[in-house]
This record gives sequence, structure tokens and C-alpha cells, in this order.
Amino acid sequence: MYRIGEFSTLSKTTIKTLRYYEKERLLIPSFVDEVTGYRFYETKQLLVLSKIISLRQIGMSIDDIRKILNGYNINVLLKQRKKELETELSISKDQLSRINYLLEGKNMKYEPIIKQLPECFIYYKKGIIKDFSEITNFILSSSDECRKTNPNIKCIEPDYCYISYLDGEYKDKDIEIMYAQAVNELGIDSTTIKFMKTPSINAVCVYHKGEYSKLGEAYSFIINWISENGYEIIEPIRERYIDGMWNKDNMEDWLTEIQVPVRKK
Amino acid sequence: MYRIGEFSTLSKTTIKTLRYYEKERLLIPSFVDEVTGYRFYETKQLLVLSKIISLRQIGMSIDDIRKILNGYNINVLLKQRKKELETELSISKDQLSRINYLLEGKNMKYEPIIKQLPECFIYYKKGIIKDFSEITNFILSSSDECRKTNPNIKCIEPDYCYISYLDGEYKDKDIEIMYAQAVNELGIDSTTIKFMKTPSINAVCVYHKGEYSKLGEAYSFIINWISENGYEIIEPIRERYIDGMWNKDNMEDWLTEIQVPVRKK
DNA sequence: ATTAATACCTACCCTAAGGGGAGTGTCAAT
DNA sequence: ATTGACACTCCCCTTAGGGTAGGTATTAAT
Repeated sequence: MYRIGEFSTLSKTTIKTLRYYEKERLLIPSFVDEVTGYRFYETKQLLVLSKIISLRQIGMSIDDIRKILNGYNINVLLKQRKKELETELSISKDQLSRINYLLEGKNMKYEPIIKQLPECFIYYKKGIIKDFSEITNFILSSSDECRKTNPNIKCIEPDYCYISYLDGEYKDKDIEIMYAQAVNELGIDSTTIKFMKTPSINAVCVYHKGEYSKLGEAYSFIINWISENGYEIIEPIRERYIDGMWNKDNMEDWLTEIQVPVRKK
Repeated sequence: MYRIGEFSTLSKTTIKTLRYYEKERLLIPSFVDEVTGYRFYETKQLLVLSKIISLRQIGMSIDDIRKILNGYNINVLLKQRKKELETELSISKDQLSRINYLLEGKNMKYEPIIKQLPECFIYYKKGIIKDFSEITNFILSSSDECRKTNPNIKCIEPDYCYISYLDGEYKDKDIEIMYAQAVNELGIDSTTIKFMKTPSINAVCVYHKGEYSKLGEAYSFIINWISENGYEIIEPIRERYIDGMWNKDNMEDWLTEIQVPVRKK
């Protein structure tokens, strides 16, 4: 019979841990003096303890270890833990990749974040515009047309609307675009205005502050970031307008978010 | 100006998180109504928030993020985080390897654990014995010889003593062995008995319960485990005696620990 | 003007696996 | 009898928020 301190050095386990394992009913001392409360352990308990420690060393939780000691099927729990580990590994690798990217000094002023964009109802209109100056009219006309056929539809609050450029390449003339506006419910399609429910997706997002002529920088940054961190684009990029000429006089206060739907390669 | 709920959907951040970031002085609302306590945010705070979120997504702690926002050199913290991540990655890979080993059903009754063996003072004696039956005498003579030249030396408590087999291969005749016994201080070397301080090392350990004839199973298990989980042996194996004929009559109660000093390959 | 539904507030407790410390009791040796 | 080492219980602490309770504010509908 060993006192807790001796058993602790014998097993290279801290006293705190031994007491904690007793409380968690993983390893009960062979004998406890009822008067003094002193715990006494036997060497054969080293075998149980080594099982506990070996399971802790592969990251099993105390609860799972208790189940295993009580006869629960260990393989089920091992497979669960394996899945957890694989998730952890992919997260850690992703973080490492992003840190290396930062350490290479490649991010100047953008803070890319991965967001889960929730599903929502939108109406949208596709079309071709001659050049960028026509965007404003395209948006206003979309809004008007929608209200004509669906007078009761309401935009969600806070607002969520964006433009996607549908040409695969960069163009500054005859640009095919899609304007989308999130609304509270599906409406009735017309020839130009359609409704749909967008699914929930992950997107890499950056904010751009200031006038639109410098949006290109943000685009090239985010495209580079995506390819160097092992993601791939799965849907058209969304250029989301948060602040603009409609509510801010100073161009420097304009705020736009670029959302690039992605998945891990 | 947006209320917290709106700002929350705008930024895809929970209200709880926004309040927590205020408490941690990472993101203070632009305006707080003194009467009602309502928080109000502006769109330009999305930029600060995106910086916070991007740092959180690479696993930076709240404290480190606060430092970065206050102008502390980010590269120092990034490198620290990178080191942390590399440690986490190697631990996770190790755990995954061990789980796969278990899922392959290769461990029958042994529970290998990695222990850090602390440094300690030992006396030791090397020699060649004709066969295993001479071990007991070898140990007893070592103990006697030590006490002759160092009468005041004391064994540590609980006891720690072991045999190492120094032949590179398995032999059952003319076996070169070393007997070591941990003591409380260095003594004076004699021709047969030497003292030394063993350094702290990591070892893979398993317990063996029962008679010594079946120790071979434990050896082959642990050797296989080591090679399949990416470790390498760096010192002679220690066969440590915990319970044996000197204190247990029943052979089934004998307890021996095999300690194999290793490092990660 | 009243009422009901939201939205928001603060304050408190919870997480996993122990670590740290305070205050007190026990044991063996001097 | 005293001292020092060891053991006991009890309480608080760690991360980054999540959950809930009880109270107030705002808004829309009646």
C-alpha cells in the first residue's frame, strides 16, 4: 500500500490528477482511511492507471475513458476521436498556411476572413451593361421592376445586395452582370426579375474602403490568397455594397465587401 | 449607426461575441446610450472587427489580438503562434498514429504510455551472467558491494531499480547486463560499483504482470509499437522491478515495467 | 393609450482537465 | 513536545464565449 505521494512518483502522475481521477470515478484508491481521509493505492492499480494515461495521451476525454473502463465498445469511441483529430489537423494546417502567408509579408491592408453566408431569399436580374457607369441605373431599374410585380416584397434588414460579374474574364465593356437583393420571401418571377433561395455557403471575404476604382487591388489580393491557401472558387464572386454614394458623401467612407464563395481543395 | 443585433447580422458575429469583445477592449461600440445601455456600431467598425476575426481564425488569443491592435509587433506573435501550431500538429499526428494502431487491433493487453523519466542518481554494476537464474545473485551482490564502500547511501523511496540488457541481440547465455539502483546522492566509485546522474529522458513504458517467462511478449509488443508509431530507441531498455518474489508469493502478482528510452524520429 | 412581440440590458453560472493556494490535520523523527 | 514533510478539503482560476433569468426599451398592432 502506497500513500498518494509515493504512488504519484511511482506512476509519474501528479497528486492533483490522482485525486481528480478518483472524483471522476476512474481510479478509486484501494483503501481510504475513514478518519484521516488518507488515500492508499496498490501496485496493481498501476495497470488501470496506465490504461487511463494511454487513453488520455491519444486525447480521449475523461467521460469517454469512463465509458471504456465500464465496458463500452472502445472502437466506436476511437473512430469518433479519429474524426475529431482529422478535423483538428485540417484546421491547424489551414491556420499554419495562413500564418506563413502573413509572415511572407504578402498582406498589405486586407484582412481575409472565412464566413458562412446563411441561406436567404433573393431576387435577381441578369443583363449586359456597356460600361461601369451603367451599374447604378441597372440597380435602380431592377428595384423598380421588382416592386412593380411584387409590391409587397420587402428587403431584409440590414440590407444585403450585391453584383456578380458573370464573364469569366475581366472586361470593361459589354459586361455581363447579375444584381441580387435579399428579401424576406420569394415573390413571383417576371421576365427580367427572378426569385430564388440561395444556399448557405462559405466565402472568403475582404472589405474595401474608398472609391471603386481601387477595388481591383482587393480582387487581386483575394484571388492570390485563395490559391495560396488551398481553396477553390465555387461560385461567382459577390461585390456587396454596404456604404456608398446613397448614404455617404465622402468617397473615402464608401464600404464594399468582396465575397468569394469557396471550398477547401 | 446600427444596433447590436443589426451589426451582428451585418458582420456574421454573435451578439455575445460583440459584447465580449467590448469587455476585452477589442472593439468598443461607437456610441453607448447612457440611459438604456444600448450599444451602437458604425460600418467602419467592420474593418476592425474583420481584423479581429481574421486573427481569431488563425488561432490568436484575445490577449495577443489586443496587443496587435495596440501596435505590438505582429510578426513576433505570429512566429510564436506558428511554433505552437507546429507542436499541436505533431501531437495530433502522433495521436492519430496511435489510434490507427489501436484500430488495427494490434494491441492485445498492453497500454503503452510515454513518460518523462526524471533525472536521478544511480549506482550501477555491469557484468556478464551465465543465464537468467544468476540475476538474483547479481543484484544481491551489487547491493552488498555498494553498501560496503558507501554505508550511508540510501535508496530513494519508492524504490527504483532496473536491469538493462546490453547485448544488442537476444541471448540466453553469457548475457551482459547492467543493474541500476536509484539512490539519494552520488557515492564513491569502486571497481565494480559506479555512480552517475542519469539525465531526464522520454520512454515508452508498458507494465507486465506475472512471471518473467512471458516478458518476451511485452518486449516484442513494445518494439513493434515503437517502430510503427515513428519513434526510435536511444538508450538501453530498462526492465524495472516493482513487485517480485521479494514481496509477493504469488507469481501472478509480480509486476515489472519495461521502459524504452525513445525520441520522435 | 394599451398591449404584445421583439430587441436589448446586466448578472450569474457553465464549459475540460486539472493547477495553485489557503487553512488545517497527520505522521514520523528528533 | 516539537518540527518538517506530507496529506486533507475547499475554493478560485484558466479560454472564449454560450445559456439562461429577470428586467427594461422599442416598435407595431390594436
